[in-house]
Amino acid sequence: MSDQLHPGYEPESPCHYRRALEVVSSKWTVLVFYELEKGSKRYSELRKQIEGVTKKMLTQTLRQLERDGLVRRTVYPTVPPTVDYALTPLGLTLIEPMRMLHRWTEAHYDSVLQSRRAYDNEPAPEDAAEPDLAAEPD
Amino acid sequence: MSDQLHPGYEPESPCHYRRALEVVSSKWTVLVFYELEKGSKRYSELRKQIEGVTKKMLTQTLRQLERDGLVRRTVYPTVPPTVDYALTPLGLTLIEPMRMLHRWTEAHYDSVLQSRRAYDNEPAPEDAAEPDLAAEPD
DNA sequence: CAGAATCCGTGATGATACTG
DNA sequence: CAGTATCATCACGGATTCTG
Repeated sequence: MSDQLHPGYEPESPCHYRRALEVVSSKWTVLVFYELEKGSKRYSELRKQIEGVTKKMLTQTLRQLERDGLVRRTVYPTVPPTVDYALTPLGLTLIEPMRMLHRWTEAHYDSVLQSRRAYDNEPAPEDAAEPDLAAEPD
Repeated sequence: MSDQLHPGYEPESPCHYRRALEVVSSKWTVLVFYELEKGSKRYSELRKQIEGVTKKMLTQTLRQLERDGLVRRTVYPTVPPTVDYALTPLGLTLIEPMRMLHRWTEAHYDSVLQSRRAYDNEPAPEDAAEPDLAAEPD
Protein backbone atom coordinates (compact mmCIF):
# COMPACT_ATOMS: atom_id res chain seq x y z
CA MET A 1 0.00 0.00 0.00
CA SER A 2 2.85 2.25 -0.74
CA ASP A 3 1.22 3.87 -3.69
CA GLN A 4 -1.36 6.48 -3.09
CA LEU A 5 -3.24 7.66 -6.10
CA HIS A 6 -3.59 11.23 -5.02
CA PRO A 7 -0.60 13.08 -3.69
CA GLY A 8 -1.12 15.22 -0.69
CA TYR A 9 -1.15 18.69 -2.09
CA GLU A 10 -3.80 19.62 0.35
CA PRO A 11 -5.95 17.79 2.83
CA GLU A 12 -9.00 18.66 0.82
CA SER A 13 -9.25 20.60 -2.36
CA PRO A 14 -10.82 23.95 -1.76
CA CYS A 15 -12.49 24.10 -5.10
CA HIS A 16 -15.39 21.91 -6.06
CA TYR A 17 -14.13 21.65 -9.58
CA ARG A 18 -11.00 20.12 -8.29
CA ARG A 19 -12.77 17.89 -5.85
CA ALA A 20 -14.72 16.29 -8.62
CA LEU A 21 -11.61 15.62 -10.61
CA GLU A 22 -9.94 14.38 -7.50
CA VAL A 23 -12.45 11.57 -7.56
CA VAL A 24 -12.62 10.89 -11.25
CA SER A 25 -9.52 12.04 -13.00
CA SER A 26 -7.23 9.11 -12.57
CA LYS A 27 -6.09 7.50 -15.73
CA TRP A 28 -8.02 4.29 -15.32
CA THR A 29 -10.91 5.44 -13.19
CA VAL A 30 -13.05 6.53 -16.08
CA LEU A 31 -12.48 3.30 -17.91
CA VAL A 32 -13.39 1.22 -14.89
CA PHE A 33 -16.45 3.35 -14.53
CA TYR A 34 -17.30 2.88 -18.15
CA GLU A 35 -17.22 -0.87 -17.73
CA LEU A 36 -19.12 -1.04 -14.48
CA GLU A 37 -21.78 1.18 -15.93
CA LYS A 38 -22.96 -1.83 -17.85
CA GLY A 39 -23.24 -3.98 -14.78
CA SER A 40 -21.17 -5.69 -12.16
CA LYS A 41 -18.04 -7.45 -13.29
CA ARG A 42 -15.34 -9.67 -11.94
CA TYR A 43 -11.77 -8.64 -11.55
CA SER A 44 -10.58 -10.72 -14.45
CA GLU A 45 -13.42 -9.43 -16.57
CA LEU A 46 -12.31 -5.89 -15.99
CA ARG A 47 -8.77 -6.79 -16.81
CA LYS A 48 -9.85 -8.19 -20.12
CA GLN A 49 -12.12 -5.31 -21.03
CA ILE A 50 -9.75 -2.54 -20.06
CA GLU A 51 -6.89 -3.08 -22.41
CA GLY A 52 -3.47 -2.22 -21.15
CA VAL A 53 -4.23 -2.02 -17.47
CA THR A 54 -1.94 -3.88 -15.14
CA LYS A 55 -3.13 -5.79 -12.13
CA LYS A 56 -1.53 -3.27 -9.90
CA MET A 57 -3.22 -0.27 -11.42
CA LEU A 58 -6.57 -2.00 -11.69
CA THR A 59 -6.49 -2.99 -8.07
CA GLN A 60 -5.33 0.43 -7.05
CA THR A 61 -8.06 2.12 -9.03
CA LEU A 62 -10.73 -0.19 -7.70
CA ARG A 63 -9.54 0.29 -4.16
CA GLN A 64 -9.77 4.00 -4.50
CA LEU A 65 -13.24 3.81 -5.94
CA GLU A 66 -14.24 1.50 -3.16
CA ARG A 67 -12.78 3.83 -0.61
CA ASP A 68 -14.70 6.72 -2.10
CA GLY A 69 -17.88 4.70 -1.89
CA LEU A 70 -18.43 4.60 -5.63
CA VAL A 71 -17.78 0.91 -6.09
CA ARG A 72 -18.62 -2.04 -3.95
CA ARG A 73 -16.34 -5.01 -3.75
CA THR A 74 -17.81 -8.40 -3.02
CA VAL A 75 -15.65 -11.40 -2.23
CA TYR A 76 -17.08 -14.86 -2.68
CA PRO A 77 -15.22 -17.47 -0.64
CA THR A 78 -14.82 -19.90 -3.48
CA VAL A 79 -11.74 -22.01 -3.85
CA PRO A 80 -10.33 -19.88 -6.57
CA PRO A 81 -11.23 -16.49 -5.20
CA THR A 82 -14.04 -14.70 -6.93
CA VAL A 83 -14.37 -10.96 -6.54
CA ASP A 84 -17.17 -8.96 -7.93
CA TYR A 85 -17.25 -5.22 -8.48
CA ALA A 86 -20.30 -3.05 -8.93
CA LEU A 87 -21.24 0.58 -8.79
CA THR A 88 -22.89 1.72 -5.62
CA PRO A 89 -25.90 4.04 -5.62
CA LEU A 90 -23.48 6.86 -5.04
CA GLY A 91 -21.43 5.69 -7.95
CA LEU A 92 -24.48 5.67 -10.16
CA THR A 93 -25.05 9.34 -9.50
CA LEU A 94 -21.76 10.06 -11.17
CA ILE A 95 -22.82 8.54 -14.43
CA GLU A 96 -24.82 11.54 -15.50
CA PRO A 97 -22.06 14.11 -15.11
CA MET A 98 -19.67 11.80 -16.84
CA ARG A 99 -22.05 11.33 -19.70
CA MET A 100 -22.07 15.07 -20.10
CA LEU A 101 -18.36 15.09 -20.58
CA HIS A 102 -18.72 12.17 -22.89
CA ARG A 103 -21.18 14.02 -25.08
CA TRP A 104 -19.12 17.15 -25.04
CA THR A 105 -16.22 15.20 -26.41
CA GLU A 106 -18.31 13.60 -29.09
CA ALA A 107 -19.49 17.03 -30.12
CA HIS A 108 -16.30 19.04 -29.87
CA TYR A 109 -13.29 16.81 -29.88
CA ASP A 110 -12.82 17.35 -33.59
CA SER A 111 -12.56 21.04 -32.97
CA VAL A 112 -9.96 20.43 -30.34
CA LEU A 113 -7.88 18.27 -32.63
CA GLN A 114 -8.22 20.80 -35.41
CA SER A 115 -7.14 23.57 -33.12
CA ARG A 116 -4.15 21.57 -32.02
CA ARG A 117 -3.02 21.00 -35.55
CA ALA A 118 -3.42 24.65 -36.39
CA TYR A 119 -1.50 25.63 -33.31
CA ASP A 120 1.31 23.26 -34.02
CA ASN A 121 1.77 24.68 -37.49
CA GLU A 122 2.40 28.18 -36.26
CA PRO A 123 6.07 28.13 -35.39
CA ALA A 124 6.61 31.09 -33.09
CA PRO A 125 4.69 34.33 -33.12
CA GLU A 126 7.64 36.43 -32.10
CA ASP A 127 6.76 39.30 -34.34
CA ALA A 128 3.07 39.72 -34.96
CA ALA A 129 3.34 42.08 -37.87
CA GLU A 130 1.55 40.28 -40.65
CA PRO A 131 0.16 36.81 -40.66
CA ASP A 132 2.37 34.65 -42.78
CA LEU A 133 0.35 32.07 -44.63
CA ALA A 134 3.32 30.22 -46.03
CA ALA A 135 3.63 27.92 -43.08
CA GLU A 136 4.14 24.70 -44.93
CA PRO A 137 4.25 23.88 -48.63
CA ASP A 138 1.93 21.47 -50.30
CA MET B 1 9.37 11.10 -27.84
CA SER B 2 7.26 14.09 -28.72
CA ASP B 3 5.03 14.25 -25.74
CA GLN B 4 3.59 17.31 -24.19
CA LEU B 5 1.41 17.25 -21.18
CA HIS B 6 -0.31 13.99 -21.84
CA PRO B 7 1.47 10.68 -21.74
CA GLY B 8 1.26 8.71 -24.90
CA TYR B 9 -0.71 5.70 -23.96
CA GLU B 10 -2.16 5.86 -27.40
CA PRO B 11 -2.02 8.42 -30.18
CA GLU B 12 -5.57 9.39 -29.38
CA SER B 13 -7.66 8.07 -26.59
CA PRO B 14 -10.16 5.60 -27.93
CA CYS B 15 -12.70 6.34 -25.28
CA HIS B 16 -14.60 9.58 -25.18
CA TYR B 17 -14.55 9.54 -21.45
CA ARG B 18 -10.84 9.64 -21.52
CA ARG B 19 -10.71 12.20 -24.27
CA ALA B 20 -12.68 14.59 -22.18
CA LEU B 21 -10.38 14.17 -19.26
CA GLU B 22 -7.46 14.49 -21.56
CA VAL B 23 -8.59 18.03 -22.14
CA VAL B 24 -9.69 18.96 -18.68
CA SER B 25 -8.04 16.84 -16.09
CA SER B 26 -4.81 18.67 -15.53
CA LYS B 27 -4.32 19.94 -12.06
CA TRP B 28 -4.59 23.61 -12.86
CA THR B 29 -6.80 23.49 -15.91
CA VAL B 30 -10.01 23.49 -13.96
CA LEU B 31 -8.89 26.36 -11.82
CA VAL B 32 -7.91 28.44 -14.79
CA PHE B 33 -11.24 27.63 -16.29
CA TYR B 34 -12.99 28.60 -13.14
CA GLU B 35 -11.37 32.01 -13.24
CA LEU B 36 -11.88 32.69 -16.92
CA GLU B 37 -15.48 31.74 -16.59
CA LYS B 38 -16.02 35.10 -14.93
CA GLY B 39 -14.42 36.98 -17.77
CA SER B 40 -11.10 37.61 -19.42
CA LYS B 41 -8.12 38.12 -17.21
CA ARG B 42 -4.48 38.98 -17.45
CA TYR B 43 -1.65 36.70 -16.66
CA SER B 44 -0.82 38.37 -13.40
CA GLU B 45 -4.48 38.38 -12.45
CA LEU B 46 -4.66 34.65 -12.90
CA ARG B 47 -1.53 34.18 -10.88
CA LYS B 48 -3.02 36.08 -8.02
CA GLN B 49 -6.37 34.34 -8.12
CA ILE B 50 -5.03 30.84 -8.46
CA GLU B 51 -3.13 30.36 -5.28
CA GLY B 52 -0.10 28.18 -5.39
CA VAL B 53 0.40 28.07 -9.12
CA THR B 54 3.85 28.78 -10.42
CA LYS B 55 4.53 30.83 -13.50
CA LYS B 56 5.72 27.76 -15.25
CA MET B 57 2.60 25.73 -14.59
CA LEU B 58 0.28 28.60 -15.31
CA THR B 59 1.92 29.26 -18.63
CA GLN B 60 1.97 25.61 -19.46
CA THR B 61 -1.69 25.22 -18.62
CA LEU B 62 -2.69 28.29 -20.57
CA ARG B 63 -0.66 27.18 -23.55
CA GLN B 64 -2.37 23.86 -23.58
CA LEU B 65 -5.77 25.44 -23.35
CA GLU B 66 -4.84 27.78 -26.13
CA ARG B 67 -3.63 24.92 -28.23
CA ASP B 68 -6.87 23.08 -27.66
CA GLY B 69 -8.79 26.13 -28.75
CA LEU B 70 -10.46 26.66 -25.41
CA VAL B 71 -8.67 29.85 -24.49
CA ARG B 72 -7.60 32.80 -26.57
CA ARG B 73 -4.43 34.62 -25.80
CA THR B 74 -4.15 38.28 -26.73
CA VAL B 75 -0.90 40.19 -26.54
CA TYR B 76 -0.96 43.95 -26.35
CA PRO B 77 2.31 45.52 -27.47
CA THR B 78 2.62 47.80 -24.49
CA VAL B 79 5.97 48.60 -22.98
CA PRO B 80 5.47 46.31 -20.06
CA PRO B 81 3.86 43.40 -21.90
CA THR B 82 0.17 42.93 -21.32
CA VAL B 83 -1.37 39.58 -22.09
CA ASP B 84 -5.03 38.86 -21.85
CA TYR B 85 -6.69 35.47 -21.63
CA ALA B 86 -10.30 34.65 -22.36
CA LEU B 87 -12.42 31.63 -23.07
CA THR B 88 -13.23 31.01 -26.69
CA PRO B 89 -16.70 30.03 -27.85
CA LEU B 90 -15.49 26.46 -27.80
CA GLY B 91 -14.24 26.95 -24.30
CA LEU B 92 -17.61 28.27 -23.24
CA THR B 93 -19.26 25.05 -24.31
CA LEU B 94 -17.24 23.25 -21.70
CA ILE B 95 -18.66 25.26 -18.86
CA GLU B 96 -21.88 23.33 -18.74
CA PRO B 97 -20.33 19.87 -18.36
CA MET B 98 -17.97 21.22 -15.78
CA ARG B 99 -20.80 22.75 -13.84
CA MET B 100 -22.35 19.31 -13.73
CA LEU B 101 -19.29 17.94 -12.04
CA HIS B 102 -19.25 20.94 -9.80
CA ARG B 103 -22.80 20.30 -8.67
CA TRP B 104 -22.19 16.62 -8.24
CA THR B 105 -19.39 17.42 -5.85
CA GLU B 106 -21.49 19.88 -3.93
CA ALA B 107 -24.15 17.25 -3.57
CA HIS B 108 -22.08 14.15 -2.90
CA TYR B 109 -18.65 15.08 -1.72
CA ASP B 110 -19.66 14.64 1.87
CA SER B 111 -20.63 11.09 1.14
CA VAL B 112 -17.27 10.50 -0.42
CA LEU B 113 -15.44 11.86 2.57
CA GLN B 114 -17.60 9.85 4.89
CA SER B 115 -16.94 6.72 2.91
CA ARG B 116 -13.25 7.37 3.03
CA ARG B 117 -13.22 7.71 6.75
CA ALA B 118 -15.22 4.54 7.16
CA TYR B 119 -12.91 2.71 4.83
CA ASP B 120 -9.81 3.91 6.60
CA ASN B 121 -11.12 2.68 9.91
CA GLU B 122 -11.50 -0.89 8.76
CA PRO B 123 -8.00 -2.27 9.18
CA ALA B 124 -7.93 -5.37 7.04
CA PRO B 125 -10.93 -7.48 6.15
CA GLU B 126 -9.01 -10.71 6.06
CA ASP B 127 -11.78 -12.74 7.56
CA ALA B 128 -15.19 -11.62 6.46
CA ALA B 129 -17.26 -13.72 8.77
CA GLU B 130 -19.51 -11.25 10.49
CA PRO B 131 -19.42 -7.51 10.33
CA ASP B 132 -17.81 -6.30 13.48
CA LEU B 133 -19.22 -2.99 14.53
CA ALA B 134 -16.70 -2.39 17.27
CA ALA B 135 -14.09 -0.93 15.02
CA GLU B 136 -12.82 1.79 17.24
CA PRO B 137 -14.33 3.61 20.19
CA ASP B 138 -14.76 7.32 20.30
C1' DC C 1 -8.19 -16.18 -9.64
C1' DA C 2 -7.21 -12.01 -7.27
C1' DG C 3 -4.24 -9.82 -5.31
C1' DA C 4 0.39 -8.12 -2.53
C1' DA C 5 5.16 -6.76 -2.56
C1' DT C 6 9.10 -5.01 -4.78
C1' DC C 7 12.13 -2.60 -7.95
C1' DC C 8 12.62 0.97 -11.10
C1' DG C 9 12.14 4.46 -15.16
C1' DT C 10 9.93 8.39 -16.58
C1' DG C 11 7.78 12.58 -16.53
C1' DA C 12 5.03 16.01 -14.35
C1' DT C 13 5.65 19.49 -11.02
C1' DG C 14 7.92 22.82 -8.05
C1' DA C 15 11.81 26.12 -7.06
C1' DT C 16 15.00 29.15 -8.76
C1' DA C 17 17.28 32.22 -11.87
C1' DC C 18 17.39 34.81 -16.13
C1' DT C 19 15.19 37.83 -20.06
C1' DG C 20 12.97 41.36 -23.11
C1' DC D 1 4.83 42.29 -16.75
C1' DA D 2 4.99 37.94 -18.87
C1' DG D 3 7.29 34.80 -19.67
C1' DT D 4 11.69 31.13 -20.63
C1' DA D 5 15.37 27.95 -19.08
C1' DT D 6 17.44 24.78 -16.03
C1' DC D 7 17.63 21.72 -12.24
C1' DA D 8 15.89 18.50 -8.70
C1' DT D 9 12.33 15.59 -6.80
C1' DC D 10 9.10 12.26 -6.28
C1' DA D 11 4.95 10.07 -7.09
C1' DC D 12 2.73 7.69 -11.04
C1' DG D 13 2.60 3.85 -13.37
C1' DG D 14 4.78 -0.41 -15.56
C1' DA D 15 7.06 -4.97 -15.11
C1' DT D 16 8.03 -8.71 -12.41
C1' DT D 17 7.70 -12.01 -8.73
C1' DC D 18 5.30 -14.30 -4.95
C1' DT D 19 1.02 -16.03 -2.52
C1' DG D 20 -3.34 -18.21 -0.67
